Amino acid sequence: MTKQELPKAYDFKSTEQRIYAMWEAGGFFKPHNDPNKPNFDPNVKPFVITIPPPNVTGELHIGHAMFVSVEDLMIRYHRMKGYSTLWVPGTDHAGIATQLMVERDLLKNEEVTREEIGREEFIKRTWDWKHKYGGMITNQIRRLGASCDWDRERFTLDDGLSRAVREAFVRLYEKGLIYRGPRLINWSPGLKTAVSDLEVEYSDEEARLYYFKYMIKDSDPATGTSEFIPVATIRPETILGDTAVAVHPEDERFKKFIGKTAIVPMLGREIPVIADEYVSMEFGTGALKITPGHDPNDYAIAQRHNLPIISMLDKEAKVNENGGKYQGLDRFEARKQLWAEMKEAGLVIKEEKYMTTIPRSQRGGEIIEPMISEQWFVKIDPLAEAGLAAVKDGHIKIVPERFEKTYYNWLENIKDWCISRQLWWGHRIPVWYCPNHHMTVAREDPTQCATCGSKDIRQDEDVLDTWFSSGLWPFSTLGWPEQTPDFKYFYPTSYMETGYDILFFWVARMIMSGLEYTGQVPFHTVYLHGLVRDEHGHKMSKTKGNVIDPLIVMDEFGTDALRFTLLVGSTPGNDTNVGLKKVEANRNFANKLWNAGRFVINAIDGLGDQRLETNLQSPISNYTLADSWIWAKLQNLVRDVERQFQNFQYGQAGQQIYDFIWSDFADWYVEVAKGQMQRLETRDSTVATLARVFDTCLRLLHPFTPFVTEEIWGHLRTAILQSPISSLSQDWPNALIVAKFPEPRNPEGWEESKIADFELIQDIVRSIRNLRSEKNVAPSKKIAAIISAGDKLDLLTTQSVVIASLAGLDQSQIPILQSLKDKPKDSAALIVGSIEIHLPLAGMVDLANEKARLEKELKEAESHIQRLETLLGSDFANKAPAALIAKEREKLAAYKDTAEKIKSQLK
RNA sequence: GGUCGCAUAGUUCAGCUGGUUAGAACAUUCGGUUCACAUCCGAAAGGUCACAGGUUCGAGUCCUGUUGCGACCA
Repeated sequence: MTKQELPKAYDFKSTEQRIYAMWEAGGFFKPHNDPNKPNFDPNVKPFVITIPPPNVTGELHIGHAMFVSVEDLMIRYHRMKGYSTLWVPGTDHAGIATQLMVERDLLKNEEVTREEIGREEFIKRTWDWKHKYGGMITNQIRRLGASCDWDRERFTLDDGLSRAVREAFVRLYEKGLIYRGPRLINWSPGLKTAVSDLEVEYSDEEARLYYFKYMIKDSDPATGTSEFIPVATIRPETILGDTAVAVHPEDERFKKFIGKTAIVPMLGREIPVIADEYVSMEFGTGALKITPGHDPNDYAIAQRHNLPIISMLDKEAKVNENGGKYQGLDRFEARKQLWAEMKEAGLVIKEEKYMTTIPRSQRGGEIIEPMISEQWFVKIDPLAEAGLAAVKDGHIKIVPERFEKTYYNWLENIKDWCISRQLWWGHRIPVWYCPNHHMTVAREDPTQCATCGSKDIRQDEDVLDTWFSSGLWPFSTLGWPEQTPDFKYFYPTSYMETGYDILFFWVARMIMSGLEYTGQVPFHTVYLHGLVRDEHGHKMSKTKGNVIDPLIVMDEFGTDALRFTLLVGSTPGNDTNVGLKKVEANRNFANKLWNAGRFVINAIDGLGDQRLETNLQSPISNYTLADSWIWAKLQNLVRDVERQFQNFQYGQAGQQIYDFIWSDFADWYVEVAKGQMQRLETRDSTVATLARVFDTCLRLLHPFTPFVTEEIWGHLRTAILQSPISSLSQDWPNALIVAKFPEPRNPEGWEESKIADFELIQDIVRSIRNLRSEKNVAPSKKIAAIISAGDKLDLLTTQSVVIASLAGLDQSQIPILQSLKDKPKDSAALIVGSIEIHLPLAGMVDLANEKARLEKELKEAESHIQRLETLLGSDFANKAPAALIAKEREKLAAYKDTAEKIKSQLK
């Protein structure tokens, strides 16, 4: 048999692609229990996640890497647990973003606008674009190791999902939950479309506050003096759309004007002075100009007072025909000119700097203009109520819990959802109009008006908000509205995993949609991860130049390193800082794992071909102390990891696995194993233990770092199969991705004392190493030791080989005695608990130094004695749990013992 | 203005339902050509857990307040 030597370092570059292809070709990404297959068993529990669909023309960024890492972890864990696991991938058409991208490209390369080539041609071009670049993001997601079922990949604009959108729209319309009408909406003049409340961001900025005079008509005809109300505004151009001046009813300064008529500057239009309690007497001048056509608060006041509403801007935010001589001017140009002319007319009081909140477009950042516009809306209250109840009743759990409050708060104050967009790329609104002003709302494209039969019908020009279709994602991707086998088996899905930044945009809308259309929650758990920031906690941005490109990181350190960094560095719902240093450290971890694997595999290969006498089925019987220790620690780890996974504490779980592999397994057990393998009587069981423990580690770690674990596991499995211990791997599948995740088992009772015993050995070794280091004893130099073991005589005697090899002692020169009559001359003394170790370091022992060192240790021990005596003398002894008290008593006794030993050394 | 979060070693972060002497990684210092690994090994130094109260036998952890930072909503 020729054993292949593995390379000294893990080479992720030659591994990742090959492994991914193996998984995909092996069909491991598909649910093992498929409702479309003949041997389907409906009783097998499914575990399902639908991917938060990235923008089809987008490029992978660190946020994608985060969600893919977390979801793939969840998916791989459940797959290994035996669930019929499905992760549905797909992409989103991202209306505005994609349209802008294609428009920009057309302008750059062909110097044409979309208006010039027309709607039909433009949509064709956009599809071309999608076909050309749409695979990029999904290929990048593959690189991250995502184990999703690519045969079930969906796109929000494909036929099935478009049918779902139609169905949803028509149902809502038929229930009266969709309406069309002129309302005050957020208008993006640059994009020339309405946007929803969520797509507007507010930023605090320095603006100017303009004070001017609202002249009162015929204020004092007798004297001819003119009276005025001083008013302040941020946007003077909106004066052109004013339909009232409002003052507080109790305001002594302005009471007399209520009911009179004011004159709109420059236009001369007459408007009433009204009283409304909304006006704050303290703020500004205490009087308010009312522009219902361009301000939401003013709009509300106008509704109360039946004021007319004047729109004074067009779709490009230029002044329209209602602006008199200012018609045609851009909004900011109009502001300047109007103000200059008002100044000339003596209407200006003053201007001052002023901090205020400016509404800006989430995309592009231009100032959003509130405008009256005819749009489609979803009447959201009944949907919101159901969405609230689902979480309040516990049908949906949000992790971390605190976001439930945020969710409630948003849904309790929600306003109707403006779903129409003046775009071309998206789901066109399924409504047709005829010349007789009838509306036909239909699932299938109609040929005539449903009311009058007119053949002269035209479809609504607008498309739906992209989020309207992504809200259907958890069920539209599974075939809804058809009752497909997938939909029946996999819906409702299990987890929804995404960033907290789209809790409202997406999660809340999915919940509302799911409940409305399917009558069920779309998922039972929402897990929210935080945002990825740079290593100092700053938001990544191209302008700051602190963007971490996951593709470059993967090139440099490997996918596993990136994934592990994102997973272990984050806690649910909290932002996480990522720097390259961390990724590098985790690249090193992958390499550590690789080399631990090489060691284990070499050990297995070293067994040769002979048959084994050892009974592999009951490992405990002939265990050494180290074997027992690592096995007990491993079982603790498995239990901890299981608990952490149940609590969504993935980072913690990963950290514990990391610590176990590096600090327990590699640093200690492997070192002890080297010695054990040299003795025939322990050789076989040691190798078997190495193999068993390492196998469990790989399984535990696989959801975090799938590539390196799969690769080593494959080598491990091959090695075992060709070895005398091949029975170990008899029930292993042929790939780790579908191997069983380690099941926690209950302790058998022996574990604690074995762990304590080995930890004592560790303490002894560490303190000897420590002293050697302090005294500059060359690590290669074997030294002697005289050990007084007290009641640990048996333990230390059996472990003397371990102690000697790990601490660099000369095994032929370490007498271990129950007690020592005389203190050895010219030696340094170490006290570990009740054990004394004397290292005869002739010539290196400075008596004064030794005394100081021991005194320091004594002081420490005494401080503990003091602390524990105080503790045990307090109410603690009456009220704390008995086990805890006993533990502290033991500790006190141990410290007392140590102190005594040190004291006798000092004599 | 409302809601929520964060504050722990030089840096970045863990610390789950309160229970050892508060941990890790990186950085720092010292020493290492140990036959899996220098992408490594051994050792060291480094913290009044933001501040002030409270609950408790016991608080980094729970409560109240203060300060600072951040996010979301208005």
